[in-house]
Amino acid sequence: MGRTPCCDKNGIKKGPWTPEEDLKLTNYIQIHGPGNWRTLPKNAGLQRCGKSCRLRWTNYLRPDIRRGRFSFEEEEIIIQLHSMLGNKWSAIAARLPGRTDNEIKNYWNTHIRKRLLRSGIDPVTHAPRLDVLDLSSILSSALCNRSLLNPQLLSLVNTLLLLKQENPEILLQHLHQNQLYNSQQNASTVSTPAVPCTSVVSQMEPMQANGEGSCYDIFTHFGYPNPQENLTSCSLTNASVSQPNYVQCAPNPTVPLVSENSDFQSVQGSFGSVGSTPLNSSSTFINNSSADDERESFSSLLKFEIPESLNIDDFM
DNA sequence: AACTTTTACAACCGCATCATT
DNA sequence: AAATGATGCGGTTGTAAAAGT
Repeated sequence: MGRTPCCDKNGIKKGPWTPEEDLKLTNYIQIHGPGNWRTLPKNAGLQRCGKSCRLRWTNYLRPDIRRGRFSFEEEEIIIQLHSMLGNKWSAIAARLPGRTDNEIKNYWNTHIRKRLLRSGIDPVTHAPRLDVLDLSSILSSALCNRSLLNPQLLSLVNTLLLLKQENPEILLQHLHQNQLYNSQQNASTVSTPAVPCTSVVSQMEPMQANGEGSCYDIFTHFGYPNPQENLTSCSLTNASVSQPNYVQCAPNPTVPLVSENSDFQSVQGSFGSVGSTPLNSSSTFINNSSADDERESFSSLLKFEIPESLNIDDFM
């Protein structure tokens, strides 16, 4: 069926609102209340489309709107709700008093989404994007800098690298299954909300350095069906994890651990909390708002294990 | 200082859904 | 049941301000 335009385009002003227009709209709504958006512009003496008035009111002029920077708690809520609801901005906004869907959407697109991507997390599925990680570069960056990495992280990277070399089909299959699994989780969130991956990552924190917190945990947590079955070719042995071969170095604050654009930065964002104490107990690792870089600290990666099975020469 | 690029956010557009006739 | 109107929603765009060169 055909639709009539929401308003006559002729003589309708577009673009940013002036203070005078804001005043007219606010005054009118204070007297008559919101609603009847089609007739409101004419009655209020505005050369605007009703839709534009409604948007201006709901997104900007409404008195109960809370402006200003998003707090840690708000950001965490957004991430968790988004992992359950997807791009249902109005549903998310309904749980954040004083915030509009438009504001949350903008904040997601300009801040959170980018940070998740930078951290190697898929902002749609909230799962780690292992497919885009350059594992060799991670290892070589870490080794070149003689810094200390988390043992589980290095084991995981090593495992994935070897798996990638020895059996790339299986790795791809796992990644595909992971994507599928996460899509299904997201699709079924109405009745049984999926555990937000941010929380999942947090749950990984207490991983122990005895080999239990290795790639098995990560594959399990992120939906790989039976990792042991298909990881037999992986050379992550218990020995490589349970017999730590730490290279301990004091971090040198004057020398960056990795280069600014290194892929390693992504991994530290993804798994930075693995086996470590979170920087902020009330926040997940991606809950970094005000000082993004500040909170992307490397302080959680002060331990670094080089598995015996790893041939360092390959990365130098 | 001038120019270019990036970032942040307000606003627009088209479609979907619900309500009313 | 179909047509129409009103409103809501999510994706996208435009632009001012900030940052970088």
